Amino acid sequence: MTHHAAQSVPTNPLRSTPALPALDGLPDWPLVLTLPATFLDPLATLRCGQAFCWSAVTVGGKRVWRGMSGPHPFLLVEGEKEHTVHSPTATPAAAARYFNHGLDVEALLASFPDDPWMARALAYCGGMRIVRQEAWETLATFICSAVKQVPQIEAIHMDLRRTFGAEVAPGFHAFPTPAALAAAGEEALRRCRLGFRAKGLHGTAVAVAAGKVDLAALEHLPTDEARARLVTLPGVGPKIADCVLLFGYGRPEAFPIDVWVERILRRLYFRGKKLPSKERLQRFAETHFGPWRGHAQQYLFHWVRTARPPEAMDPPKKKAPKKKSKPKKSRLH
DNA sequence: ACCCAGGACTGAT
DNA sequence: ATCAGTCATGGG
Repeated sequence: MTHHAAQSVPTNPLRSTPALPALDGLPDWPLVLTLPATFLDPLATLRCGQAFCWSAVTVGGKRVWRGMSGPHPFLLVEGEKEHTVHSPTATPAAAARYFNHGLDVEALLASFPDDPWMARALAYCGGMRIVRQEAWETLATFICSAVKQVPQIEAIHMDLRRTFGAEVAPGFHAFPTPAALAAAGEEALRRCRLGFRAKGLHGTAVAVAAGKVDLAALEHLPTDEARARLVTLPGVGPKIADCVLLFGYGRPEAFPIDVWVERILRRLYFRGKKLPSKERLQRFAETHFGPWRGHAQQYLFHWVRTARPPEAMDPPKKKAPKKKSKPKKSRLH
């Protein structure tokens, strides 16, 4: 499986396609990056539950994605052979960094185990790439992700942008700074459907704004030490810390275990056996999936969550032995 | 009405 | 070290 899996971008009808509102014209922004279609599958990459600021529109029959990386607005125009990325402010280097351009895909695939589930996942979404997001935005967004579905995380994320973020271009709101969310107050955050997550988001915004955790400094720390710092923040546990390390700090060895990944491990890799503790699962992931296990995790996650292969799904829940199942047989003997 | 969702936290064994 | 309860909200 070490080849050809990611060379062709699969089109799978089972994947949900985002709504495509029509758009009259595009901003005339400079071209900053060209990506081969064999390298990047925009739908898989931007809808796989790693980034939440991207939306698709159609312009002249073309699918165009709009989103941001840090302070930079972006448009990604899909093409048959290549996609083009445009931005009014971003440098080519910034765009390339975000889209992980230059990633050695051959080496990535060669590092993966030759197991049937990885093959299935790569056949399904081999063109998915893990993008490099800004650390604070990633941290804040994944605090909001706890026990929420991907579309709801997107809604919350965009709500935070529109409500508290600066509009840097028409219709493009930057993600609010730690100071902005700290100043907003927990109650104002709670009004964006955050529920119990508002406390953690606000507490973390206050802590980061006060410099109690220096997010920029984590860039230079070993992954384990950076994780130890992240989990000191309110609302941040092991899973969210691993998401931040993987998506916001470019650590491919971070392996987030959420309910889907746990289900994948239980159903596909430990079938019939007792599922080890999270700690031991991390060690299994290290030995089985290798140094790029975070990427492997994301292929498996996106494949199973969107395609829902029956082998990976839990059997339909057994009806609770409700004693009241039937009117019973009519009494009288 | 019930179950689930890219969990974290608390207080019991 | 594990384990249930709890925390809000929206969708199926």
